[in-house]
Amino acid sequence: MNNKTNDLDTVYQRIWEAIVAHKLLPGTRLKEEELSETFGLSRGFVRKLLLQLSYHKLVNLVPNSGAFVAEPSPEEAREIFQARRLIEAELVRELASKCTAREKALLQEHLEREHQAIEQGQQSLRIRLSGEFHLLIGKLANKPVLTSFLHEIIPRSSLIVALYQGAGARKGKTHHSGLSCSEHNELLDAIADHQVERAVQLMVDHLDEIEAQLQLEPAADEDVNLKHIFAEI
Amino acid sequence: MNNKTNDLDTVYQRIWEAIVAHKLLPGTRLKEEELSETFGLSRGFVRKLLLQLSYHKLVNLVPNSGAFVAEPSPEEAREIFQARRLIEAELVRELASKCTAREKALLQEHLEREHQAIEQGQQSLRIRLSGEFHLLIGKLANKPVLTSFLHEIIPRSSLIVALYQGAGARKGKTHHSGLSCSEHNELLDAIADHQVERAVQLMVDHLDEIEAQLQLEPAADEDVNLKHIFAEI
DNA sequence: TGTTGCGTTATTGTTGACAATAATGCCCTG
DNA sequence: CAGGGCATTATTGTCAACAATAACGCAACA
Repeated sequence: MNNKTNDLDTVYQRIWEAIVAHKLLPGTRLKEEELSETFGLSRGFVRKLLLQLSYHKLVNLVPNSGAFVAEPSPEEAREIFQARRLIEAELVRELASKCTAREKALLQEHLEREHQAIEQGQQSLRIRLSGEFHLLIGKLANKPVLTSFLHEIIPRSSLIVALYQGAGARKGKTHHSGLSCSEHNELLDAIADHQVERAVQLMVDHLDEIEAQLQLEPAADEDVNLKHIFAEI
Repeated sequence: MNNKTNDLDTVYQRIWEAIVAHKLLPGTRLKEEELSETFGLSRGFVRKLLLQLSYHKLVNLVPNSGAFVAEPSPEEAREIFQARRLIEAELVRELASKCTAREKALLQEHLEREHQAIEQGQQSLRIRLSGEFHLLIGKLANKPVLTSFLHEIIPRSSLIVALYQGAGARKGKTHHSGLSCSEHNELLDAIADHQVERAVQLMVDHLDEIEAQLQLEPAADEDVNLKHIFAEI
């Protein structure tokens, strides 16, 4: 058992990527012992891991029953994006007001990596970096509280996009990737130029854009697990 | 050991009240075994408890060192209130748009209890109820995500008020209590009457009012710190 | 044939003992 | 007497065995 808290984060990320890449479908049960063997962690650590995942609502922790990868409802999805618009507009407003050259450089550097991931077709890396761009804005805005909220919903956001993008991908996801990245670029320019209200508007539009690409009709899912529905947290 | 998850919540609340009532001063170390004996919980449960408290930033969990009751900085305090204004304005907007008679009744009922707590001088109960009023708004607005954010910062808010109100209480805290409650009343009326923008404004003003009563000068807490450092238990 | 009850198995929850680490105090030395 | 290193103690972190619980299959019966 070669585990420090370090490894725990690594495993967390691997599971996250598996969920977002649809290798682990919503509703899938994650058995403690199974994870324990797979990653060479003790059951205690697996427990912590599942707890963290459940805090971020990536898995559903049902007492005395098990952990299941989450299946965010369309309503949840909409509220997530509402919350993101609210919080990220504020963060962008803050950052655009006082963005320094150094901060601009950090954002640019990040966008560069994002761009590379797209070119090299590393889809799950790209998704992660895209989320981290938004987190970086929060961090640079120096608003730990609002940023911590983002930390909670951006992974969920990724799951939501993965879940609901399939139907809406008329133009293919490569298009979406490029779009997202170019929007990030535009946003960065506005922030660095201290065009506060324009930056805010770009962020809101960007999030609207992502949400609009989703297929959020409530009727879609039929055979949801009844266990989940009636399970009291 | 007579504990279910139920008890865990109870103990959580007792500790929360102790912190808010300044029976546990910021910086105080919470030893696992001590808590374990005090509340008749196993150390494992105490661990979970501390983890929860640390998620809500009421205690600071330092690896291999211990758990210490948190001491929010003035900057943190300001950001907390900024976040609350942002989120609660939105929640009020939602609720005021679609508040039913039943929801009005629930809010009124809650305010009634708040009023009783004030009259009977139950200070810590009053503080808790005041926080729960805000949470109730979020719940009735039917916005679980935003409300979960509130759940994270309202307890912290209470701690902040407890920490920084002392100096700002020129008019005494009974005044503040009454003020807060009457503001809640006004707010309720606006919500129930679907006066959306007025309700939003009242909420923002209400939060501003609370923040304004705090003594958040950064220099001030040096003095406070010394008191805490030399205070045994 | 469908369903209820029971026994078995699989999985999660809890605990107490042990390991790792940090805090404390002591002694030894310059 | 001050300071640094070592031994002791106190506290947190981890694990593995055990208990509690829920899922499952089977059989008996209507």
